[in-house]
Amino acid sequence: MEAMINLILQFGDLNKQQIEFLLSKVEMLEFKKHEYLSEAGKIPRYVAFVVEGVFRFCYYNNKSEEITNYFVDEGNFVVDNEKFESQMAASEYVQAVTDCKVLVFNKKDWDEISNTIVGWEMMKAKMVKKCLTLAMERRSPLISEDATTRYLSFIKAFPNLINRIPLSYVASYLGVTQQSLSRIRRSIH
Amino acid sequence: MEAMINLILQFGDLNKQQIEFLLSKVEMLEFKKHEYLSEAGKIPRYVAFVVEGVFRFCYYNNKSEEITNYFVDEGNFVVDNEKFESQMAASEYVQAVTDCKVLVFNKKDWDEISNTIVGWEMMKAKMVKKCLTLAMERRSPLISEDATTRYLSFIKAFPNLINRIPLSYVASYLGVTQQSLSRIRRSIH
DNA sequence: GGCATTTTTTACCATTTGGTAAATGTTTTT
DNA sequence: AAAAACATTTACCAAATGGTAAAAAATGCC
Repeated sequence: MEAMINLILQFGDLNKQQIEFLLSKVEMLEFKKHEYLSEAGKIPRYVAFVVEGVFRFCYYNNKSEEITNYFVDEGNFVVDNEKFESQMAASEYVQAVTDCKVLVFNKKDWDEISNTIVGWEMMKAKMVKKCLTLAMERRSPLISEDATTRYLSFIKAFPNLINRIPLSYVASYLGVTQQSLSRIRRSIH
Repeated sequence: MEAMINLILQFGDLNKQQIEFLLSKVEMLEFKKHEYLSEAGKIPRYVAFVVEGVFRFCYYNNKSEEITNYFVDEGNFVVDNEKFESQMAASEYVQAVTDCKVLVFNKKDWDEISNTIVGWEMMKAKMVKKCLTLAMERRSPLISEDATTRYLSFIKAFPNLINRIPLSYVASYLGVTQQSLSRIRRSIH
């Protein structure tokens, strides 16, 4: 819980009362590997903070290939923000890649927090901006570089992920087949 | 000017006084093709609204290849937002691809607007979120699809751009060489 | 521990893309 | 209009990546 509060406090100040209020709304949930935090076609139920484990965003393209869009690991919020806020059907899955422990807020409580804590909307906006900017910075180089460079920059961006997640997820994240990625890894070592 | 106000009003309400105040801070500038709205290594001076023309974000990668990151055309704001807000040196260029007319706000006036119009910060945050989300949606498919699909989706995303900008810019945006893109176009027609 | 399942590696060849260079086409300048 | 500069296409071959399949390795399950 402390890790979550520390993260939040980077985006604005909260007094003890406000922190207590936040924590009173939080619920601890567990997701087994392969379970979905939210699903394409369904309305996302939670904003989640990852205490333990790794999630990924993924979807199926028009060739029915499964594409991994992004990874979220410990110490970060994971949510399909746009669809959670608007309570519309998501277009992506958010899936546990490993067994996970998360702290969640449901929509009702999340809205109540907005209506209770002055400045919370602004803090949320800053957090979302930061996340999107980071995601963008990570994704942009994936377009212009060759596969080897993409793999190396993945390792830099997610240093403690490479041994915890299937290679096929990394491959689709990087935009190559897993056979190619396997070949690339051999040529590096 | 009306187009700009209409865009802004999608993200919150402003009364006539507030709109007048906004417009009192705006300045009309022109950029010739190839001129920079802001440059890598320099602090961005303006938030700009494109009245006429096309801009691109670009940078040089570690192989000194020029990479185009994004295009912005009429009716949209163009700004290196993160670096403009923080007044830090930008890492990308924002260059006029055609002759352009823009409405600009400088940093001093932009801050004054924040301090004057209640709710402006929130409106700004929403605008930024929308832009980043859109950019993300456009960029994500560029990773997992093949070059032909990427080119076709570019045409969909920027239908009236393809005849106004050099092919080489599109090529680097899509992550292929211009020779490959030229070949792809031939195979389509 | 051993079997079944999943994941990763390897091999093979087809296809796509990259790199170099030259030819053609277009725009800008004088 | 001609020359110069720039942009696009084409050609050729090399290199990288994709697709199919099978083997090897790792993991999960009873």
